[in-house]
Amino acid sequence: MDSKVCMNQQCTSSSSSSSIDLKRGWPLRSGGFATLCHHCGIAYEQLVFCDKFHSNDSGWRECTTCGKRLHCGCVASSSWLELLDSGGVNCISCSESHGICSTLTGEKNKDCRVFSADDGGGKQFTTVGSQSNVGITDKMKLVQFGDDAGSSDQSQLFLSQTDDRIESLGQRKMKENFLTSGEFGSPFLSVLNQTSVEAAQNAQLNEYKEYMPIKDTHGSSVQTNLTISPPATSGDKNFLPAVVAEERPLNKKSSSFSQGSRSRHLLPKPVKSIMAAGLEANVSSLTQLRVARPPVEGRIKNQLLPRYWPRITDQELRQISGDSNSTVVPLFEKVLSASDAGRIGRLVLPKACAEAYFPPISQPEGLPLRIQDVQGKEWVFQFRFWPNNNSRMYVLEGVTPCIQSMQLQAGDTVTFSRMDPEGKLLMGFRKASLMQDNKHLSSIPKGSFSSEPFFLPGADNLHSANSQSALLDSVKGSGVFPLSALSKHFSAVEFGWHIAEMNGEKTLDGIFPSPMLVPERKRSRNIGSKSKRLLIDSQDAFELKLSWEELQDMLCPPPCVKPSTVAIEDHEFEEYDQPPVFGKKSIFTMRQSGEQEQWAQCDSCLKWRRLPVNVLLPPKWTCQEHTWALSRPSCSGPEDLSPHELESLLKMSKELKKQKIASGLKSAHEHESSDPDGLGNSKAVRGDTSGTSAASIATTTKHPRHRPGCSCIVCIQPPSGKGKHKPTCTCNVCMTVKRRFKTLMMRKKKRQSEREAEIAQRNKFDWVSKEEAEVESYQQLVIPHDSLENHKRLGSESEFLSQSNKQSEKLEEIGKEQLDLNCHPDRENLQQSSSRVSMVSLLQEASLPLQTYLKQNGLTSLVSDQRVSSGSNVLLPQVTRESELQFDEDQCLSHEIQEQEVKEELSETDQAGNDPS
DNA sequence: GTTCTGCATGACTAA
DNA sequence: TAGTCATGCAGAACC
Repeated sequence: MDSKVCMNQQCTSSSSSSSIDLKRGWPLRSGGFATLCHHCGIAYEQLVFCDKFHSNDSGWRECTTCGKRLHCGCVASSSWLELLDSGGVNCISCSESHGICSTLTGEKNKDCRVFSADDGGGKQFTTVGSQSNVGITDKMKLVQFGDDAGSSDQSQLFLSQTDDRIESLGQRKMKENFLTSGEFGSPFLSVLNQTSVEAAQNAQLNEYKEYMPIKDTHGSSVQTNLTISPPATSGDKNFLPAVVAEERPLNKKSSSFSQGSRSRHLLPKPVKSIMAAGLEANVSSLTQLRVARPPVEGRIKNQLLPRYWPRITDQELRQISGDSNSTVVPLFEKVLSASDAGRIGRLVLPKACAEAYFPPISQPEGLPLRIQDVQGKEWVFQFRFWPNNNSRMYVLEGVTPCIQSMQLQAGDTVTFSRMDPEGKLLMGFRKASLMQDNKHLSSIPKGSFSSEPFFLPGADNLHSANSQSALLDSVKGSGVFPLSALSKHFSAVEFGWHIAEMNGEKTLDGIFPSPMLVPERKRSRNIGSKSKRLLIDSQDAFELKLSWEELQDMLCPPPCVKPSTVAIEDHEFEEYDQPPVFGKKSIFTMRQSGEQEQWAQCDSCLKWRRLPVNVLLPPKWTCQEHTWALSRPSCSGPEDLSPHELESLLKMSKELKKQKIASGLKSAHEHESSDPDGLGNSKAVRGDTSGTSAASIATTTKHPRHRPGCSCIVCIQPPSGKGKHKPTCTCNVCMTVKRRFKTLMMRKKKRQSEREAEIAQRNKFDWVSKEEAEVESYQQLVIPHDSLENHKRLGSESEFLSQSNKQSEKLEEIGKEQLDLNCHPDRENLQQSSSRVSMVSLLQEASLPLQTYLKQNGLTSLVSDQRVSSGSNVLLPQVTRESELQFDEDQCLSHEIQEQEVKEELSETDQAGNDPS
């Protein structure tokens, strides 16, 4: 906590005059930021957004009964407080003495309470607390603040809660929610004022028309106040919040306290709630309110975090259940994380939810779980867990098909419900909204937000205008109304905002498409909010990629800098002394006459202007900077292109871009095989428009336009740049270039050596060919058949092997029979290792005199053999891969005997074969 | 080489 | 500070 001075001048905290711990602050409507000390902060919790009570002393008053001084109806301990509907306050001790609010003393299931107060500044608020039938003691208050001037648009609807756990819960809620409210700031308030609040009022109030309005007894100017209370009907798991409408006298001071009046607000167990007189009925809108429904089962009432509370409208519930007699019980929901929506197919389940609503599992393997989706399709997931520390981590496995079927992405929400009494599990989903951050919210005009769509079969109008303005989350079952429901409901992530005036695909910021028009487009993410983890889905990544490609289009070489060309391996690199700069994207066209043109769009009026080809535009460019035209057009002037021309221009641009991407991909693909390092891509991306028609768009023939995949020094240079690159420079760019160059040179050397090897082999082939046959026949005696096959697979060797194929085959059979009996136990390994011999070593070996080679390899018997046969036409081979095998001479002794026989046979065969020639 | 699987780690949050 | 959960990672399995 900060250590500042509480801005509440009359803070009753003993330390208020000095540095004290401050609670969170809140934005003031008038601007600025208010903070209260921990002491007063509790009061603040109960009067969230009351922007007056801390700005003057009018919020101070005395307890009607005992005269205890209270600040704005709230004092250090909220349990002191009772806000009287007549406009005053009571400290809690007095309230208790009246025996009204038994809930504050810990009794349960007996009461509800209605608080109302006038802060003296003309603001009124009325609260109703209620006890849920499931034993949750949280109270809720719907607080509406009026205004002295009676301006209804200043009214606000707020929700807070009081209960005997207010200290802990309230603080927690405040933490959770006020961050959001703080993020929203004043614009949030103003947005709420007229739109959501009023609509929500209407919606809520009209839903509960059966409740009788509480009439003002003072007869003065009245203002409608809302009271919302959680229905407490036992067993009704899907009830909706009760709303109490009151007409309260304005400008009533605390003197008008009326204890008796409180009794009027004691709600009966509300099957339904009260409707305000004079308010228009609009039941349907209420049913579309996104309801945050706390756990319906007491066993996890204090375990399930609000973020998992299902937010589902009554209408959705009805549609799920259809006409059947089944009751749909929303269980929980979860916003899909990146890993949930990823290809792994594992959906991490909140532990509390899994243990509460899914069958108990004792083994990590878990059990299959049948869950029906919104289309009625039944999926079977494996519900299991992993031990995690001393806990468990529950997952649903095999969700990928389902996720894909629903086209869900990270950030979207899946909801789990149960259909009673069958107990069937249902799975729904809700798409995340459009907006990404609160920046957008702050600029949203009134009445311009909508709720996120919930995808259910037959849910045809869940995105109605009424629901757009729906504010109130309501309470189900337990009666815990989370403050979070308010703030979260308006969080960018969960609320689909769009500009009402959006025209076509033009959206809030001109970039993002409307979710209404392109529902599958941009999804909001938790970027920079709760988690530092960046949730980014494939769509985002795709757009990011596109952006990068577009960015490449915008990369221009630095102006006034001439590149120096560096040639590496037939590839020319343009090296700039300066990093690339960002220029405005433009389109190049070529007329029939061959004249090139450049077109750019004014950032101000969005009109297209013709420019000289060689002009490099700044990132932001307007018509006023169109200094090249004789008649300098202004933004008010007509566009240089007719709509038809513009359309064809953009069309051609798009096509060209596609072609370029395709060619880039193709080029990249080609270079993967021939130029894995990507060098030379610049050729393919250098704006080659030769394939396009004469009238098509042409990129400049100069290099300035770097296309995707361009690997020139400009494009691989980071935007920040490093200035000049000296030979000793070790920056990433230079190191990359050096590395590429090194790789390239190594590749070249390798190719060269391979070529030389081939040539050398060809040269040797003539005089070796005959000997090869003998070698092969010899090898057949000493190596297994499969090794020969491997040998055959080797390219160059197979060529001359085919020359002696017949002999080989013949000897192969001989060899097979003999090899089985005499092979070396480790021969296979030896042969395998021998197969890794390089061509270079082969050539080296080949250059050795045969006798030396044989000696080196322990083939002494063959040395003598060679001597013996030297008089004949038969020459022993000088080199083979297999001859590199290092045999143990003793072990090969028997082979040598056999070899001798075979060679004699071979020489005979060979002589016979050579005779005709 | 890719996908699957089980677990570990660390960020985040509630208490 | 402990619990939860998103995600990374290594080894296994599979193609």
